[in-house]
Amino acid sequence: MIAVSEKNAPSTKNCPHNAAINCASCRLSAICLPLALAQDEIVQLDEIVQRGRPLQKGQHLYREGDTFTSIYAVRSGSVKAYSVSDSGEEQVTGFYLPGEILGMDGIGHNRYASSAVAMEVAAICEIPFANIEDLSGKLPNMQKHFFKLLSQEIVEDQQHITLVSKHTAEERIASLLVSISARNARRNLSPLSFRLPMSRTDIGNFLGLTIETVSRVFSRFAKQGLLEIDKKEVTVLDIDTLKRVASLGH
Amino acid sequence: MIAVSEKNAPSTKNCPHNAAINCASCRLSAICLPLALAQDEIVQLDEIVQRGRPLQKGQHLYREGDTFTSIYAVRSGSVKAYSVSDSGEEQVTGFYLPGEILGMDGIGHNRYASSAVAMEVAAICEIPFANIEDLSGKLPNMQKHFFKLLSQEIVEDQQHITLVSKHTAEERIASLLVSISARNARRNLSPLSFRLPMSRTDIGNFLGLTIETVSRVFSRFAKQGLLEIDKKEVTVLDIDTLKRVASLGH
DNA sequence: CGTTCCCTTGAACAGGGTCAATCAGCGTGG
DNA sequence: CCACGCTGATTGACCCTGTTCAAGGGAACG
Repeated sequence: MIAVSEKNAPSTKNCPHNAAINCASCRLSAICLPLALAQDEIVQLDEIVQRGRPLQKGQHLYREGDTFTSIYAVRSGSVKAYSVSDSGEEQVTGFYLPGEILGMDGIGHNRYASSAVAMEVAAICEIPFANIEDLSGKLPNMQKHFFKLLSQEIVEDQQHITLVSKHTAEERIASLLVSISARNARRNLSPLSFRLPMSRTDIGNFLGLTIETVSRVFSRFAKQGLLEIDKKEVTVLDIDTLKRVASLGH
Repeated sequence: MIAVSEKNAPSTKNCPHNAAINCASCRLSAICLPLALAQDEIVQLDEIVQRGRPLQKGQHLYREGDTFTSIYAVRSGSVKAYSVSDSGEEQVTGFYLPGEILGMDGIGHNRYASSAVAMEVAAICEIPFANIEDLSGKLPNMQKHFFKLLSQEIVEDQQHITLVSKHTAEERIASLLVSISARNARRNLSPLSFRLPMSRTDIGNFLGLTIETVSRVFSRFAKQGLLEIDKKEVTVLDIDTLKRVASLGH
């Protein structure tokens, strides 16, 4: 039932010494799905998680319209989700970093509402949704956690609506940078020096801006001494001002 | 346990002849919560629904930051949800018509992420979330339905992001009109002649436009013969063109 | 009957889009 | 090895959509 693609684990799935081969020992457990579960519950979650699905850059995890089967957790690398409207225009709906869950937009209509593609080499955990439903019926913690996850995504999407409908280009970009910085911090990475996994085009699409505007704002921020940016490599020099700009009234 | 505020129902809550006092006989049941439930399951849902909470225009159902306790279904009238950011700006996050569910943004952090206020006299069903979690643990249909509800709201929010970040003023307003028209049709009301329950200010805020632009676009649509509009009363004259404008590539 | 709220309309302005040119990296193939 | 084309990013000049500012109308309500 478990599709583990590891060679160096002749023992079994629950050996806590084999890092990253089960949830309990995964260094992301504190920010990923196991977050709300008790030890013995994590073991049950572990039973249904399918690991070892390394995607190359540009490979799709699923495509809009595919039958919904599973949700996914990013273990390493990064993933972009996007949907294409009837009229052919693309909308980037989210960037997913390690420890983050995607695919939940497929629950509603049994088909994914977006496509998910690796922005760089990425390891992914797959969790079949039927098993999650099953487990949620048995473990109240699991059910509660999933309700929360879904609800939080709603709140985040609504904040994003505010961002793109009421804020200036500078505020939107500052906001994205602050978000990525904070998410890096959660994973104990540097919040001030990191690599943007996505292209300018993706950033612009996500924020409702053109690529030119994105480029101009980055240049302006650099000129103002808020950050240094070389292609995708970012060094934040003045996080406070950046945060202030990100949450500017209007 | 049930807070029914009816006087003409001396019998009991499950009498199917007493319209609108239980879910099974409510004329909205086909589009509201009972939608996915079997007859005997609706009875169980009915047990936890609290009815008779008529709100006057301007009265709040809950406020941003309040402890999350319940989700709500609109029985009649209409409700607007909005949130206020740190910086004090308001964002209308949704309009809710009869048969629609609101309050689910509170699940994630045990506090409502938005405020909900009646845009006109409105009857509301309250469903304590603890009971829903309970029922969801027992009825797989209920759990599934709730996962779906939450997921669908995510998808709708993401479509709204596309709307406000990539579409013109005319497209946004056409889109809102088509949406309201369709939701009216679902309730067997006229899709071509209806009253907008919300103000121009609310429409503009919801769509990321100023009140002036909203007004101008309405005038333009009227001049083009797409609709007639007198204050809040709308008569759609050319729904096809309106739909075409609403889903215009960009 | 005056005040207020909501809406409409006009005129001027500006933020970001569009179009275009340039450049840097990078893999390919001659 | 270098020429070539391709993709992604940067920068400039101009323009357009929607905002801002301002004025005025009309319905509701005390």
